[in-house]
Amino acid sequence: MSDETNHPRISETEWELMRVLWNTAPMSSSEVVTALQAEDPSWHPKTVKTLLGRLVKKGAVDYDQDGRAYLYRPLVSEEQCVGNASDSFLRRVFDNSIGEMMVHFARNRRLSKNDIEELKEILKQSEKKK
Amino acid sequence: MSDETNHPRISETEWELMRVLWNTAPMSSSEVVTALQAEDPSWHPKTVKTLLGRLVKKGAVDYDQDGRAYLYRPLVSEEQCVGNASDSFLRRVFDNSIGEMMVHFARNRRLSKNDIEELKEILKQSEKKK
DNA sequence: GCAGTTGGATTACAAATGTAAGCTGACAAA
DNA sequence: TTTGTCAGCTTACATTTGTAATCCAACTGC
Repeated sequence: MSDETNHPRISETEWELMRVLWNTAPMSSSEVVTALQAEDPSWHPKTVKTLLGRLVKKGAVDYDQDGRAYLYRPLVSEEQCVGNASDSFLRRVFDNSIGEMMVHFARNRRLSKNDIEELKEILKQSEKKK
Repeated sequence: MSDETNHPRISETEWELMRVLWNTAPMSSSEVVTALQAEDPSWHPKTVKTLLGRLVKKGAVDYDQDGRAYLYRPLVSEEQCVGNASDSFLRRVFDNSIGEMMVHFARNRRLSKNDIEELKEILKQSEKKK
C-alpha cells in the first residue's frame, strides 16, 4: 500500500484539467485545450500549458513523450482526489456533519428520479449495517 | 431583496473564524482566539487578528466598538456562504452531479439513525414535488 | 527553403493566502 | 508611576493561484 496521505493539492482551476484527464487519458496538451474549450471557450492555450506544467511539477500528472509533444495522464486517482476534497469540504463547511450536509443538498437541489432511487437503496443498506 | 450575488470569497482558513462567529456573535477577538484554540491550540492570536481584519475589509464581518476593543459579528449569512461553497464544490468535484455526490457521501460516511430518517423524509418530499 | 504555427520551457506579475512581527496607545497590576 | 499587556493598525514576506506573454526549436505549408 503506497502512502497516499501525502497528496498534491489541486487548486480550483486545476480541477478542471484533472477532470478532463480522468475522463480521457492520455491526451496531448492541445487536446486538453480543446476539451476545456468545449465547456468554456475562454480557456487560453497558454494558460492550460502553464497549469499542465504545474500539475506535473506537483506530481498530480505525468506524461510520455510523443514525438516532440507530450501525452499527459493523471498520476493521482480521481477517487483519492474526490475523497480528499470531499473530506475537506465537509469539515470546513459543515463542521463534519454529514447529516447536515446531505440535508442541505437534498433540500436545495433537484434530485432526479434516479438519484432518489439510488439514495433510497443506500439508505436501506445503511440501516441494515446499523 | 438585497443583492446577495456579489459575495465576498471566504478562504479556507477564514472559514474557521466564520463558523466561530456564526456560532456565537458578537465576540471580541480574544474570544474568537479562545474558541479557535479550543479546537486547535496552534492558532496564533496575531494570525487571528489579521484574519479578522481581512474579513472586515472583505465585508464578511463587521464590528461594534466596545471600549477600546471591537465586538465582531458576521455580515454575511451562513446560509449564503454554505450555499456558495456547496455550489462551487459540487461543480468542481462532481461536475454538478448531485446524485454522484450524494452517493459518494452516503457510501463513504457513516450516517446516523437521525440522518437517515431525515433524508428519507426529504426524499419523500422530493418525489411528491416531481 | 522561408514563414507561420505549435510545443514545451522560462519568465511575468498582480492578487490572494497563510502566518505572523512591529508599532502605538490605553489599561491594569505593582 | 512605571511597566508589562492587550487592542487594533501597519508592515512583512514566502507561496500559491490565475492568467498569460516570451523565447526558442521543430514542424508544416507554401
